[in-house]
Amino acid sequence: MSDHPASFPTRPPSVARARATGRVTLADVAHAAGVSPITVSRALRGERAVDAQLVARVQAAANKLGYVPDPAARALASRHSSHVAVLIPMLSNALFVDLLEAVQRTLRPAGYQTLMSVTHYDTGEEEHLLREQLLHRPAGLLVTGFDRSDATRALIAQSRVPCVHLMESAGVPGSYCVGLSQADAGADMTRYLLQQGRQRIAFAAAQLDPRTLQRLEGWRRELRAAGRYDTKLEWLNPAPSSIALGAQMFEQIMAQHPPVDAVFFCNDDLAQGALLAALRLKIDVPQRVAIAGFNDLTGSDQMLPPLTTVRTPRADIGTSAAQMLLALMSGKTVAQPQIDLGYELVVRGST
Amino acid sequence: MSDHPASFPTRPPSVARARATGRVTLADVAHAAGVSPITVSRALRGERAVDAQLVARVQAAANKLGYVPDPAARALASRHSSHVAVLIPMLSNALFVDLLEAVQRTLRPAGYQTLMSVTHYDTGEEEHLLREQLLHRPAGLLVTGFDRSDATRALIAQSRVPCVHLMESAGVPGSYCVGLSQADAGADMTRYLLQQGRQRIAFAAAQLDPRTLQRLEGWRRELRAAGRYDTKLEWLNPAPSSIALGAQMFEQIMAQHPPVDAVFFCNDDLAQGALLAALRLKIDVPQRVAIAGFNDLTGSDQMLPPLTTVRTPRADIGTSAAQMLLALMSGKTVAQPQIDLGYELVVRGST
DNA sequence: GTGTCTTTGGACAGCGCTATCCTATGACAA
DNA sequence: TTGTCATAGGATAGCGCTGTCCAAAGACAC
Repeated sequence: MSDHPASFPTRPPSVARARATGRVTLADVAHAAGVSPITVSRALRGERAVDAQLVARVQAAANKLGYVPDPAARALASRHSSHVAVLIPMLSNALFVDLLEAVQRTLRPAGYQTLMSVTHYDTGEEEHLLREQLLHRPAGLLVTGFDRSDATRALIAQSRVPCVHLMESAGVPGSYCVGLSQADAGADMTRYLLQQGRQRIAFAAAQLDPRTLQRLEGWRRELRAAGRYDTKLEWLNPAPSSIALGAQMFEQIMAQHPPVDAVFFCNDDLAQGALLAALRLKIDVPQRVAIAGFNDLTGSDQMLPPLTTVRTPRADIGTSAAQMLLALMSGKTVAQPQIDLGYELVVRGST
Repeated sequence: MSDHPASFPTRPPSVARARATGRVTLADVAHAAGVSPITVSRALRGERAVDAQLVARVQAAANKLGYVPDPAARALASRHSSHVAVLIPMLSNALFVDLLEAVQRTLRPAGYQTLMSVTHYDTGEEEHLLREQLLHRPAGLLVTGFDRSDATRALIAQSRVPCVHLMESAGVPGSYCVGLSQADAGADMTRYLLQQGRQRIAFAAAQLDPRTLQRLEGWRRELRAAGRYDTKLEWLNPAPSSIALGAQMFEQIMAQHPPVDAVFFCNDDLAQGALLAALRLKIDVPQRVAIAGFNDLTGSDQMLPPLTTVRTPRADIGTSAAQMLLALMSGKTVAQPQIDLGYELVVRGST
């Protein structure tokens, strides 16, 4: 390619320097292709009209030299990085792992790096993490739900970084989100249990994060409508959700009088723990008590009996949210800013 | 602080610009503190001797203005970012979630961002991801195990980025690693089962990643030493590990003749699936067959019967590896470059 | 032929920070 | 006194790229 003599003053190719730092720069490619650096930049980014032949020549030179743009320089000059910051509450909940995998699978081919931070369901920590992330001038933002501190909300708004909210379907007007109606899902499961003839349906929850509380509201709504609501049916434990905790809560619930004939757990890990506890205690499920979960995590279909649950399309949510973010980041307007991907009642042997 | 008139030419504070971009620069702090930008840089980094009073003045000004350094500019000028790239095989294995959490918890307070990439147990994908990560000039590298392509190894070496290997304890000389001897752990569990009087001990594995194969080697070693090795006892399935697959493999294994009286699964999720399948099939565990797992994942203690397994100190491994990396990144020499954090045989009801 | 507009390539000036060299100052010994 | 150092602050010049303006060239109507 060096047979295209530069007819204008370019910086010397500085092969020595490139070799020293192990990095091929725009200027090197420009020299090889016989054009100016800015033309290389434009040809490679497709940012502005460049002659097709020149583009080909530049790309050939770039490939030959193994040129890859420097993200730091790019971020500094353009004031935009190729990072997308993702704030999720927990990685130990398989739900968010599936979500994150889908997000990465969508963003990476588009040239975006995913920077994941775990908030531990703590709005203070979320604010701190977001502040840190914003320093890196992320190109986009994915956050979980709508429940956060005013300061965090203000940070997001002021940063003017495109932001998509995950897992919930009804946000403030003007916001972008992909998710499902947690309250409706909670209500649907409750209605199903009522239809099965269950009289006293307990709701057992841990962690008590916003989406769990929305499911709780759905449950309350249905029970009240059916005239079967009783405060004693609410079992709320702020500790982190786990199989062991589910077992423990189930034992407590079963010791109560008058007895319940169904327990709706806010997450499958709790319900799995309950099913195992029932086996241990020789409590017949679903005869004596029905058990339902939420999220359809791996293993729920393998339980004994298999667990009735609500399947949430978290992988689709991740993909869809990432696509929406890609559109926003490239300046497009999004036709449908709030997407509800629904859920599916999965009836199995435990009810 | 503006009562310290700049006696030398500084760039004007450009308050308007700062407000426009929402960013306070070094120059702004320099003007406020009445010193030069480079002094602010040094005072804040503690990079070179700066008068204590000046440091105090600079820090006060920085705090007052809310200055935070721009990572992109820093990376460009210094050729080092504050990123640490972490390459792990899978996020759906709880093992790596625990590892990653510990790593983040250690690195973030030290000012490093964790950039996580998932290789899906694919050396080709690992190479691709690493190449991408190296563009960002990471300050450090955490990779899983030692099994990778020569090209990847060369990339790591050439990049001269400090690198710590996770989860294995015996690496090539000169490398840094924190982990445990997977082979010894596999052998120990096997020896324990032999001591319990088990005659035909199957080894059932999925995914067949390097660490699984090391456990397999440990199992082989012990069985051969005891004169009880039989190829038919090896059940190797390259599919991803899961509870459902464990159940399926268990059914196959139990259909075999002559019958086995113990199954050592390479991971707890498989073993959990097997325990559930045994309940379904009414196969008495541990009477008729003993079941053992590996990693002591959450829920294993809740199974019926509770699962005998090997507890791996993955959180400690994450913390320890991150600390080693911090030392390497700050140029210190590490006293013990290869750390073995061991494991613990956890005997429960399933054996 | 002239004027106007569109297209396409380039020059220039930074983005915000740090590596490198340079200078002023004072401490100290000879 | 003079010279030699160590110390601490500053000037300068980029890091590698892109935003912004500018200019040349061709298209087209009149």
